[in-house]
Amino acid sequence: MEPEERTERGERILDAACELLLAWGYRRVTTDEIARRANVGKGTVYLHWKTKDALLLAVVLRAKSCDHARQLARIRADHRNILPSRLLRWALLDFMEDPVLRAVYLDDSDVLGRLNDVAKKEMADLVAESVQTLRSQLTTLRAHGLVREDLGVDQQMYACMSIAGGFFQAEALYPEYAPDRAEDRADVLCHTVRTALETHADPDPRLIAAAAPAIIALYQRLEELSRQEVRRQLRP
Amino acid sequence: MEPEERTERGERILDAACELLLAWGYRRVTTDEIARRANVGKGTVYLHWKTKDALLLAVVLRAKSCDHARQLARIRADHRNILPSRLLRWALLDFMEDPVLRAVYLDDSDVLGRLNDVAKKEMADLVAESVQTLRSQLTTLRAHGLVREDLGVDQQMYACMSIAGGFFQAEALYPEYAPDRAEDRADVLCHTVRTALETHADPDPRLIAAAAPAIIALYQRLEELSRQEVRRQLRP
DNA sequence: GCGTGACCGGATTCGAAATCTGGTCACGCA
DNA sequence: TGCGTGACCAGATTTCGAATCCGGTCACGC
Repeated sequence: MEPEERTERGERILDAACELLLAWGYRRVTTDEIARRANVGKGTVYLHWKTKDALLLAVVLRAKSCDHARQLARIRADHRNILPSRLLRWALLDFMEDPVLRAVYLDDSDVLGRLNDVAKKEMADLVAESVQTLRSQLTTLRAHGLVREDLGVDQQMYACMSIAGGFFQAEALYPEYAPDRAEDRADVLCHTVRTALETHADPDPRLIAAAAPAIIALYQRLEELSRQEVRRQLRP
Repeated sequence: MEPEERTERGERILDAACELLLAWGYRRVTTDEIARRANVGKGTVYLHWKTKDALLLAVVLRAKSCDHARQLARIRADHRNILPSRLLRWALLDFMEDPVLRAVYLDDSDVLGRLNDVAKKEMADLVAESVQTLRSQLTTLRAHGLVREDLGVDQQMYACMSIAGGFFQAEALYPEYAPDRAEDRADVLCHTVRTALETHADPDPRLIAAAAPAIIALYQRLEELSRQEVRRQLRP
């Protein structure tokens, strides 16, 4: 079979698995049903992934990888998106849009079941890398005068993670007090991060241009790493 | 029996229940054991509370009520604590200190079991009142020029709740990335809320003095309400 | 030689019996 | 006489073995 045909079949299986995972939740999903929906035999699923967990993990990692790709594309399209406030604004919008990302970030154990724990462990490296990326990003932006220096870098990272985490969770926790439109919620997050960390509401384009290449490189690396992580689930 | 002697016995039962709840979790706590630790017969417990749930709910409500009392005392002791950044700073410190509050805010179902759901329902009124209090507080502070008006009040409430929620959750979620000292974490929260909402880092004492009475009244009402809620669990 | 589904055994679920515990109340002690 | 108590009951929960299910394999066939 052609390699590209094989890849297409793999994607079809991933799509079926994703659909079922969201509709039924981890516990009720069976490899039989996934195979049936993808129009392949059960054994074929195991030609692509060694275990069911590897397959479902791939579903989650693919969602994360797609998100990273979108973020990178956005930075490339408009360099102002290197600012944490802008980037997290988009992250919240992506998160609200994609049910897989929602399930992962909200630890939705109805959907993910024990995949929660498995995924947390498997993604530990990727998360650590994301954190390092954020750290380098903040350091670079500080050096270019785009992020303030009234707090230490570590405190700013702690702030970023807590703030973002709060807005992400708020989606599930206080839906009644959140603004109706997703963009409005994202704008409040953007405002919060900007006032907490950044120097200007609309910074000098020359500063942005100077800082952009280094940060694009960071996110490019992260995007490659996450794509690699999806592939790593496949059989050799 | 003297009313005060009866009250003291009730407190002893509450103490025993609290101790057991934290040590064993809701599921393992029995009324027998609570009674034994409080040196009373099991029937006596039911002279104070109609059900086991009412008793354990009282444990949680007492913790909340104590917290409200502390907050009110702090505002009275230093009127600058009417600012959301200061108040939330203290809230985080209280939260980190008190295992009962931690369990409630983190939805720790190992400790609270199904009390989680019961408590959420019973405390709905109190929570709604807290939200209203925050709303009035922000409105008052805006009128006195202590809180900015670049966001709407509802957006500022959403921001406050999301930010606070994020820092509270971060305690449990990313302990490895949080600053070691509790005060440092609280300071980052304070910084975030201040820059997101407030006008001055160290506002004119006259503005504070002018806004304080109205806000003290708000928190006094909240404190009374929460004390009342604890009593409401008792048998008539 | 790639794809398949019947098949195997460990994991999960089910259900009935056994145990536990919230809540009551008749008793007894002050 | 009345407050405090613990034996008691019924319903909830746990237990544990039987029954079912499903992840993963592999011999077959296209």
